[in-house]
Order: sequence, then C-alpha cells, then structure tokens
Amino acid sequence: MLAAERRDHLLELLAREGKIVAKDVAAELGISEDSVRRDLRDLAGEGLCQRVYGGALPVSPAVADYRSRRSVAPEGKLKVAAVAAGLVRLGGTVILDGGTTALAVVHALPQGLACTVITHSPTIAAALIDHPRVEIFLIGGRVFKHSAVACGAAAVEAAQNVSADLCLLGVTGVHPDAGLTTGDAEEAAMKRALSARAADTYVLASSEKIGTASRFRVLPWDGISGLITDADPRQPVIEQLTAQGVEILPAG
Amino acid sequence: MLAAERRDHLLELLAREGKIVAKDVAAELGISEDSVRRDLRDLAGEGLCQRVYGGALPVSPAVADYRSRRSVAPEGKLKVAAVAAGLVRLGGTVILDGGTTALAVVHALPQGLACTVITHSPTIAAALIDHPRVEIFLIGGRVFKHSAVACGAAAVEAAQNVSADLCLLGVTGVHPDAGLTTGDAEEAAMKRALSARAADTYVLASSEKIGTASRFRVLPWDGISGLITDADPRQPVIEQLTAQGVEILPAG
DNA sequence: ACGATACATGCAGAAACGTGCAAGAACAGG
DNA sequence: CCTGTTCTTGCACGTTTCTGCATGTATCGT
Repeated sequence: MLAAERRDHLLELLAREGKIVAKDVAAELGISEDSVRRDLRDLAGEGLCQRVYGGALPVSPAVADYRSRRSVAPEGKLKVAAVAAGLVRLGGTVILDGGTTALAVVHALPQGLACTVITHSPTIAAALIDHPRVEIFLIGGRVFKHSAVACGAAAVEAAQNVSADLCLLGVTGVHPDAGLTTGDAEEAAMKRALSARAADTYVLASSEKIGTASRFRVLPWDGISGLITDADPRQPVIEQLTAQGVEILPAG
Repeated sequence: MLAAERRDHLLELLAREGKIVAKDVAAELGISEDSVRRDLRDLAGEGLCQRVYGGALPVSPAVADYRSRRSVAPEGKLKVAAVAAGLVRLGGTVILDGGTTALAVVHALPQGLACTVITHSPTIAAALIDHPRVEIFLIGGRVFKHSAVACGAAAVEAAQNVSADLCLLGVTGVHPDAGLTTGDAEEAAMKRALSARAADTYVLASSEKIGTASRFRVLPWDGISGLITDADPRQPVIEQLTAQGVEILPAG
C-alpha cells in the first residue's frame, strides 16, 4: 500500500462515510495507527480534512449531510456549494451572491462557523439566520424579482462601503469567448460591484452553466481568482478555460 | 462515535428540534449524561447554545421562538394582519417592520395589489417576492439575529433616504404607562427611524402584547396614528389607551 | 419543606496523542 | 556495486484528553 494510495483511500472514506476513525482504518488497512494519524495530520494541514480527537471529519461537516439534502437542489450545485463553503475561513468575511447555488452554499456552511457574510439577497440573509455564529450584513436597495436580489444605484452604493476576503459569485453562463454572463444588466453591474470589494472572487458554476452564454457580461476572465465547477475537467470547454489561465476548482 | 461528531450532532439536533434534553440524548446515543452535559457546557462556552436546567436551548431563545412562531401564526395575528393589509392603498408606499405579524401582513396582501413595500427584514422581502406587482425596497445593514431585521447605523442611514405614506410597526409590548416597547435598543431606534419616514404609523399589536412592556421604549403615544389589535375594546388597558387619545382599529 | 432530579467536581482507567528513535526501503551519486 | 542520504514506518514512552462513576451540592416540582 503506497502512501499516496492510502491518502486517497482516506479522502474517499471521508467523503463516503462522513468521518474517519483512526483506529478502524488502521485495523482495516493493516497499518499502525501512527501512520493513519500522520496522514490525517498532513491532510488537515492541506485543509482537506478536519482533525478531531479519534479521527477526522470533513472540512465542512455539511459534506456529510449534503447526501441527505441532495434531493432539494441538484447534485451538481451541492457539490459546487460544498467546495465553495470550504473556501470560507474561520473569522473571514465573504460576499455571497444570490441564487440557488449560493443558497446551497449557506446550507453547506458548518453550523458553528464564525464568519461574516455580506449579501444583497434577502433569501440568503433569511437562510443565514439559522447559523448562530455568522454575522450577516445585508446590502439594501431595490429588489429585482426575477433573481430576488437588491440591485440598482442604492445597492451599488451600499456595496462600496464593505470589503471582504472572498466573493462567491453566481452566473448563468460560462463561455470561453463570451466570458461570465448573466441575463440582466443591473444584475451584472451589481455582481461587478460586489466582486470589486473582495480580495478574491470565485465563480460558482455548476455543470449546466458551462459552455452557455447570456446577454450581459459580468467580468472578464482575469477578474476572477477561480471557477468552482462539477463539470468534467477533461471537457473541452474546461480545458480551454484552463489553457486561458483560469484556475479550476473541481467539485467532483 | 467521535467526540467532535457528537458535538455536531448536538448542534444539528438543537437547530432541528429547537431544544436538547440531556437525558434523552444520552439514552439515544448510548453515552452517559455526564458526557452530554460536558459537551453542552463546552458549546455554551463557545456561545453555540444556551445552557438550561435539563438540557440546552439555541443561543438566542428568540431564534427558536421565531422559527416556531412563523410556522403557525396565531389567529389574533392573522386578524391584525388582515386589517393592516387593508390600510395599504393601490399605488401607495408602505414601510413594513419585521416580525411574524408583519409577515402575516404580507400574506394578507391581495395578490394583484400594486404598491411599494419598504422593509428592513430579509424575511419579509423574501416573502414579497411572490407578489408580482409589489415593488420591494430593501433597507440594508447589520442583521440582528433574534429578530431577523437590519439594524444599526448603516440601516438607520439607509432609512433616511426613503419616504412612505404608511408605516406598519411591530412591537413586543403595549402598556398604558411604558408605552410601545421592544426588547432591544437597536431595534427600538430602528423602528423610530422607520416611523419617522412615514406620514402615518400604525402599530400591529395582537392581544398577547397588550398590557405588557419590554425594556426599550420605541415611541410615545403621540408618535403613532393608531393601534391595530384584536384585543377586546372593553378591556381596561384598551379603554385607558382610548382615553389617552390613541386611535384603536379593532381586528375582531 | 421535602424528595427527586440535575448539576459540578474530583478521580481513575482507558484511549488517543506527540515525539524521539531505530530499522528498513527508495534513491542518487560515485 | 557500494555508500550515504532521505523518507517512511512501526514501536516505545511520557503526556494529554476523554469518559464514566462517585460524591456532595444546587435546583426544580410538589
């Protein structure tokens, strides 16, 4: 059993079972608990798992319960959301866009995580009420019905007064030529304003968005730090994006 | 069962059930009550739950209350909401406070009514999405968990930029001497700021609020146009208010 | 006021942990 | 092919953490 092989096994086990018990794995693989502990320590160091007494848990405990929730939202969006939730650091500040994928991100956030979420979506804000340690800052403005987010001059102005480490942006189209697009000009402007207030911007792009384009450009490729998607990395569109220097965070 | 896993379980249980009974959980998980108590003590120490005799409750009792209250709006609130919804005129602009009664007002609004609603509650805004002809303006700011509304300096500032015909205000206490009161100073200030931006202010006061007082004064009696309540008009408290010149809109 | 229940504390055994160490494998260079 | 180096792995040891039990105390309901 190679060390790397063992690591993969641990990650797979973690994804499947939702937890790892060091003792059990050691017995199952016929190796010492020390080795398992060492592996888990390394994985935790890379942020791939959360070390706890007796074993390890997924970085976001919500990965386990996404199995139970996947009936609610499409599986792809949940995978993307889980990865996105993993980007949110303890004590950090994140700007969260509206949309169903962003809502899935809220559900994927660990219950006890302490952080600040800035959003222009009343739906997202309402969902966050259930997260006891999340500080919520709501960006007001005229609420656009079709996407249920605050847009317009007042909202853009309000957005100028916030700053964040991370911006998680939803879009409706991800296309090699057209770039990141959405269906409404006001929304596109709002997304730009939000993205500009964060150090890093990651785009939530479940597979059905890949290769499609909508009417209004949101951001150019170099305006984002990366793309989170569950689409096959070997897919031509994705390969093309990778070639263009876009960082791809797989949500396999 | 890992210790950390148990903690997650407790938090999840707390979110789902709204309470934890140490004895029951101990039996369910097959561990000693001591361990459960220790976990609860730790969680309480981190501010993730509120320790009570026999188990634990969510950090802010209001959160759980809010969840249970919003599902079943008591008959009194529905009556009050119906009367309040009747005050909203076609094409008019109304400032709608947060809270369960205000939420009931949203549901009581005629489906096709065209008007503008200004609110600092993400919950109210989200509920209004379903009303196709209602224009929504969201007041942003820091969201206070226990009442799920935007408060604080940013919210008050944002409120200065709107004007309305009508303000429908929720309170937690209506008392002849103490006046209109609520449990949080920030909330009280916010309610004042909202009320100041409307020509008329009506208070939503279902019967259980009548005769009670909370810690912080919202408005004096002459700051409001009237009180909407389902309480018996012959009740001493109501008669006293009438004598003080407060207009009573019965929601019998 | 009293019994019942829940609680905090101290304690001891067990389990998990980190660290240092040595044996062995993989590897590079001579 | 040999040797020195590096990395991995398992073991031993002392330490920390967890858990259940026992004790005495506090709190609740009657």
